[in-house]
Amino acid sequence: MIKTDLSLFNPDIICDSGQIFRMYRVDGPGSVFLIYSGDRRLRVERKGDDVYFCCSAEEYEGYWKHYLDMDRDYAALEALIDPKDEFLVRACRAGKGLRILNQDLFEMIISFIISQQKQIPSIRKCVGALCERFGQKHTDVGDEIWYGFPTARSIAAAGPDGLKGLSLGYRERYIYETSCRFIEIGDDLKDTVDRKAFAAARNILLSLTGVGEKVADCILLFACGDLDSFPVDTHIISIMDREYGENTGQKPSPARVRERVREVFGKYKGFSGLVQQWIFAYEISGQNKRKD
DNA sequence: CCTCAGGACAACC
DNA sequence: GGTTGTCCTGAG
Repeated sequence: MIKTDLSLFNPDIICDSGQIFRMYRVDGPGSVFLIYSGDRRLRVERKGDDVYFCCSAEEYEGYWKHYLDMDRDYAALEALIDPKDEFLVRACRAGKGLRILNQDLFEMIISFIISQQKQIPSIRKCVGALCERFGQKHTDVGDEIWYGFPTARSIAAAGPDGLKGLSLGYRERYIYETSCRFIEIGDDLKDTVDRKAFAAARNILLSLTGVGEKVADCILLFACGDLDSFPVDTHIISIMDREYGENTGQKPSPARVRERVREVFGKYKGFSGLVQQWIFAYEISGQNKRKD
């Protein structure tokens, strides 16, 4: 058991932040969570303000500590926020204990291809179904059965029609073709990420079928350690228009929104992706609506 | 019946 | 390079 506290790791906020689709509440809100990553699983328990990671010190040091991003000083980054930006200050305050997880590369590629034009509960369902069909089956004694995340090979091996019946729609072809391609270029992509050549990694990601700018930026942020990646989705567009807009009366073009994001958040160089998560999580939590 | 959801892509101009 | 229509599927 590894002990921390809510201000450093808030499982409720992380579970609902939309960066992870295989984190589940076990025991109702605010008590027990299960986090799945590849073929690993971690139990997280909250008791009051205390939070416990249920694993050995070896497992923690060897994997989960980095996965949970526990070696980063978030308080130091919070302190850099512009106090005049009231929306961001509120979002940051509401997001205390939010962390950017360092998730598996292939898992994030497939998960965020699935995420397009879907709502989070639907994404969870699809990812879970994909794991059940293609993932490794875990049958620990005295425990319920669970499944790991599929490998690119296991998906590709089933052929182009192997994904039918999972409610993936037009994403079937994207997932199949990207799995085939990942077998070829996966190692090269990982090397590029390890060298922190994020611009090059982004170009490789953009060459994958079904990966556009938004999905590529999510993968960079949630799996590649590129804390400066700022995914622009419909929620961010809505925030930029409502909180940082120019009140032109008509919706700005996507390019203009991206430009505006750089104007407003460019000063948070090195951690603008964390800023994105703060305002994104705040937005979808519903707390953004002021109660004057 | 319609619209929209954490987009991507191809076909235009 | 910017804009528009189309793509499964499920929920409201």
